[in-house]
Amino acid sequence: MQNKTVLIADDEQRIRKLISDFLQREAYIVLEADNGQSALALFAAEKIDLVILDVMMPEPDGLTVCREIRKKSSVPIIMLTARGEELDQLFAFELGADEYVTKPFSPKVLTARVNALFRRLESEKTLERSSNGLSIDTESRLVCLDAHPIELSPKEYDLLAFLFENRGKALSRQQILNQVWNFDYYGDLRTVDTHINRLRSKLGDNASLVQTIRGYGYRFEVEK
Amino acid sequence: MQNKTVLIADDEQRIRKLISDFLQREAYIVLEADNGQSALALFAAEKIDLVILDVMMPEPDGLTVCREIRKKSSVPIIMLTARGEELDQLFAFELGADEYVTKPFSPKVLTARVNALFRRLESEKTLERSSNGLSIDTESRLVCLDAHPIELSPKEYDLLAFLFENRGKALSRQQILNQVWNFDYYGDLRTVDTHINRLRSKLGDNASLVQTIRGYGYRFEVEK
DNA sequence: CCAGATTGTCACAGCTTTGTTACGGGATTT
DNA sequence: AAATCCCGTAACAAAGCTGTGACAATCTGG
Repeated sequence: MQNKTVLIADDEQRIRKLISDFLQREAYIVLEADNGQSALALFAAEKIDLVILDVMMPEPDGLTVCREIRKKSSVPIIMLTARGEELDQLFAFELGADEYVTKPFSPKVLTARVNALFRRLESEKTLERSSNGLSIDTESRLVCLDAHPIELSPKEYDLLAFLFENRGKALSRQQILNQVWNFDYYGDLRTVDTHINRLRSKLGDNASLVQTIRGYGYRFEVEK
Repeated sequence: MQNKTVLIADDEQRIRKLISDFLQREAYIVLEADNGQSALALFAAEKIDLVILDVMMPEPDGLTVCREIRKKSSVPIIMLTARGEELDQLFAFELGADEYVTKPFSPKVLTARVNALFRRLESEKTLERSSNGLSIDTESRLVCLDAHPIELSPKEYDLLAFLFENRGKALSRQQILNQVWNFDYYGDLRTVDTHINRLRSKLGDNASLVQTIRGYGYRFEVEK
C-alpha cells in the first residue's frame, strides 16, 4: 500500500504540528495549511487521501472548505471543533464530513480514528472486488482470479476459502488442519504443505498471495 | 482479567479521595501520592496499569512526572488540570499523555474515561505500536519499522516480540533464554548475543533500540 | 594504562523446515 | 465396472535457520 497523504487545515501552528507529528509517526505523508484558502489550493494541486479540517479558521472557514471539497471529491474528511459546538456538528455531517472530533482531543485518539477510517474504506473496497484480483463465491463455490475461473478440488477450495476468510492473519498448520480438515483429524501436518503447493500452482502468477511464515504456517496476503 | 491498579497523584487530598472512591467502586485498586516525588517512587515500586496526574503539583510537577514515566514506560496516563490551561494541554499530549481532563470534572466522567481507555487498549492489544516507529502485529506476525516490513526468522521474531513486550525493562540473558527458548533449554547464554546481533542488523538505523546492559543483559528502548 | 572480563562480529557446519514430486489407495464419475 | 480424479503419505531436494566457537572490540576496575 502506498503511503497515504493527509492534509491538515488549522490556523493554530501548534495543533498542526501535534497532529502532524503523530501521523508522520504512522508513516502518513502530511501537508499543512493555516487557512481555508491555501487548504483548497493544496487540495487542488496534490493527491490527498484524507482532509482534517478545523471548523474555526480565517478566510473561508472549515464548513465552507468542506462544502467546496465535497463539490468536487468524495475524499474522507474529519472535522475538528471546540467542544460543545453542537450546531456545527450537525452541519458538518450534513455537509458530508466522515468523522467529527472535538477539542481537546488526544492525538492518539485522532490517529486511531484516521487509521480506522482508512481500514474501513479499505475493507469496503475489498468487498466490492477483492483487491487482490481474487473473488470467491461461497454459494456456487466458484473461484475467479483476474476474472478467469479456476478449477479447484474440494479440499483446495476449502483451504483457499479458509485462508481468504482469514487473510492477513498468520495461520499455523494446526489451525488450518483443525478448521479445514475434521477438527479431530489425525494426520500429518505436512499434508497442509502439499495442498498449499497445489493451490499455489493453480494460482499461477499469483502464487505469492500465499505466504510462508517459517516456523509457523501460512498467511494469505491482503493485497497483491 | 486481573484488577487494574491505578496511581493517583494530586496534592489535594479531597480530589484524591473523590477519584479513589469512584474507582474503587469499579473494582480498581488505587494507590495515592500527594507529590511528584512519591508518585515516581510508587510507580517504580509497584505494577501500575494507569496513572492519573495532576499538572499542578509540588516538587516535580505533573508534566515532569509524565516525562519521567514515559522514559521508562508506555503505561497510559491521564492528566488533570484547571480549565483553560491550553498550553499545558498541548504540552501534555506531546509528552505522551493519553487523555486530558479539565477540572472541575465529574467523577463519573473520569471513571467513564478510565473505563474507555482500558477498553480501547484491550481492543488494540494485537497491534502493538510504540512511539519509536516499530509495530508488531501479533495476528499477522508482521513487523514494520517506520512503515517498512522487515523479514525476521522465527527466533528473531520471538525474541523481538519478547523484548518489545517488556520494553523499558532490563532483561537478563537467562530470562530471555527461559522465555524465548524452551524453558529448560540447556545451552550457551551467548546464543542470546548472537541473536541480538542479528536482530540489530535487521533493525538497521534503529539498532540502538536494543540496548546492552553490561554485566546483565539487554533492554528494548521505549523511545527512539 | 593494563589485564581481565564482557560483548560484538562473523563464518560454518549441522539441523530443521519447507518445496516438490511421485505413487498407491480410495472415492467419485461416467 | 472402468476411468478418472482426489487425497494423504513418503521420500528427496532445496532453502533457511541456529548454535557454537574463535577472534576482535570494548569496557571496567585497579
